[in-house]
Amino acid sequence: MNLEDIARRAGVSRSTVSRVINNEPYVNSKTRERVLAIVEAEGFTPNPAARMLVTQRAQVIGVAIPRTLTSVFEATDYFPALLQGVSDGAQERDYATLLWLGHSDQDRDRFYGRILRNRLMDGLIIASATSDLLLNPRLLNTGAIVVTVERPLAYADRVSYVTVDNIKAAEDAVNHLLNLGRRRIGHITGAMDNPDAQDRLAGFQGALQQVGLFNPDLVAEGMFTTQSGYLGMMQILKRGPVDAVFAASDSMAFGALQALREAHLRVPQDVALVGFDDLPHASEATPRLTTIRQPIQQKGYLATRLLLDLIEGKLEGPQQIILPTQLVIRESTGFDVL
Amino acid sequence: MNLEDIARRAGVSRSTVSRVINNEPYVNSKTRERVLAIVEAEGFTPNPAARMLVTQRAQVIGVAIPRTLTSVFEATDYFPALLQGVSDGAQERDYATLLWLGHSDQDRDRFYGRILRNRLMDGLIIASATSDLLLNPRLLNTGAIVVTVERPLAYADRVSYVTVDNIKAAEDAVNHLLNLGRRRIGHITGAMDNPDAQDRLAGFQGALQQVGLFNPDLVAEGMFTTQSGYLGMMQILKRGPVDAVFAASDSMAFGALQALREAHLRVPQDVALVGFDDLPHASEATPRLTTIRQPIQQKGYLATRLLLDLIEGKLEGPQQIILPTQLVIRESTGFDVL
DNA sequence: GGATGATCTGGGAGCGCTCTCAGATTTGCC
DNA sequence: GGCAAATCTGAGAGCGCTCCCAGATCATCC
Repeated sequence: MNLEDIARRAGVSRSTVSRVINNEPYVNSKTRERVLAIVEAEGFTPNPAARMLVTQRAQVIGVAIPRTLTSVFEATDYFPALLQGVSDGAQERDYATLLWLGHSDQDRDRFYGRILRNRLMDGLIIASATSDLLLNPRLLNTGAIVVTVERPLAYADRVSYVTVDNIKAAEDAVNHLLNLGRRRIGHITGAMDNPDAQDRLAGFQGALQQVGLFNPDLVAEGMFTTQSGYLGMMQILKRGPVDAVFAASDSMAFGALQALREAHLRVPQDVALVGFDDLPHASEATPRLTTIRQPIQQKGYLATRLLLDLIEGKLEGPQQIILPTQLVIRESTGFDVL
Repeated sequence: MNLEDIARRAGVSRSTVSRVINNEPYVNSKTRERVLAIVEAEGFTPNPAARMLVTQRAQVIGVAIPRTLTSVFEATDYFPALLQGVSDGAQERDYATLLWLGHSDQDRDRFYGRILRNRLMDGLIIASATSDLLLNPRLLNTGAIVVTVERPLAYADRVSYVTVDNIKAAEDAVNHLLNLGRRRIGHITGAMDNPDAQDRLAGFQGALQQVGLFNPDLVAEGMFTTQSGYLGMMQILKRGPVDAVFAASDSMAFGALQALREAHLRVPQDVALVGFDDLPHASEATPRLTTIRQPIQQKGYLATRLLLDLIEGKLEGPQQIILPTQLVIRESTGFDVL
């Protein structure tokens, strides 16, 4: 079943059917209806490969999530929410979503080669600007349209991205703890090659330095995983007493919670704890976790819309979107807003 | 840059380049090397749309995850692990993975029409055989190649699938609890239109009936989410005392844990608790959760390999793969194997 | 009524590949 | 050496669509 078949049944030409399918003007309304009826009846949809071949458009976007540092999905609930947003955004505009979860360089090369160069995808969402594994000159020079969901470490002037104000968010967390009277505040960072992690540390450090309370001994490097949160907390406890900790992700806060429990420190009485993300688990933990809520799913959704606007020429050049975050105060810092 | 360009540079014909690219025999080894060198140098990869158009093959598989009952990714860590397996399996055989996370019927129709009929995908993994939203005669009659990762509710004789022996797994859980001396054992089911949930209930019921201890009052219907686990546990507690509970997923076990805590019941002293899945969180909870480990990622991986074998004609007709599960005993049933 | 423009329709070319077929060259063997 | 088979190569057709151009039809206005 192809255009020609429909045309024959409708007593018109291939071209006319094509015009109807693509909703172009200059088709007699009677003819249009007749063709549409047959298209409907036959359940006809144009062959995407043929269309792709001539238009050089695939109606497909890619989402790339590198898996170098951590096993993406075991580590955190962050990526699933993001994927949901991307999928919604793409579906809304009738694009399909191609998923790439790569680890090896070989995977990456295949991805570049087979998929990007040949326009199997019209554009790409990169879900972790961590390192230059994906976001590098080689990619950018292909002219590929790319949107990242973090502030890129490099090429920030050439790349479009959607992110949150991590610096301000971290400041909010610290100021909340300061307002509670906490003075020895620790921080478990995310993976430090990640821009989000860097910005959260910068915000943390800045806010404490402003009041002369920054102590580098109370900062431990994590990598966003629960496990690393546990280890980071242990490390901080070894270095000196703390009365509060800001973890750069909820997953790490859960790990920290475990470590504090094992050290027989009460949360929030002895140590107040703030996370980041507001994952579903955060409000279910014991104690329920104070955290910075960031609109993860919306980030994916808006990044996708931005990407499609760039693809379709509705927007130009690098665009940056900064979304707001929100401090959600729960039991782990001593207040229960419910 | 296309076949013809490469051919010109190599002083051969389009056909010969095509043969080299596709690794076909009957090409002089000298010629092959020369062509290969130029392909390499130019970074040439054949246009997938053109190839797709003539071969009717896309080198793309789809993963469909319906989102009717629950918001897939917020509810459970199950799907991410599955996706990882699927992605690995596809990548290994040089296939791309198209992701479909649909909610509405309209989404579904678009999916059927645009994507399936026109072979934008060569085959499909259905990640929740729940209801007939996706797996229905309309789909099967298109001749689409489908593999599900649950035992299908209907058409089980026509569909290939990869699953675990949920009945036996549930029996294992119950027998473990019985061996610990527990006698009043409750169950929080998964979403009851899901075959996994049905089989787990069947196994639970069967094992208890065998020893004359089955009590329907102690069964509450959940839907795999943490929230529903919490509510299910509340409901069971209202109906009568229990000394053990088997939850059909870890997520629900976490919810149940919360409810038990609020009821001032100790786990495992007052109530022993068994989950299902062995998610990463299970071993991090307090107390660490006894659970049935099922190889989720491997399920996705094997389903994908099976799908590709079916697509490529290496295997025939409906194939079923049943993977083993494993009872992992931890603190929540009173033993700590570590 | 005829020139002008807007509206509508069909045919041809071509996107970049694979596949079939036929022809050219080499090899094997009596 | 000669004949058959195996090996190698190129040209042509065609996958199903879009896009361009040319021609046909219709309405508009002096």
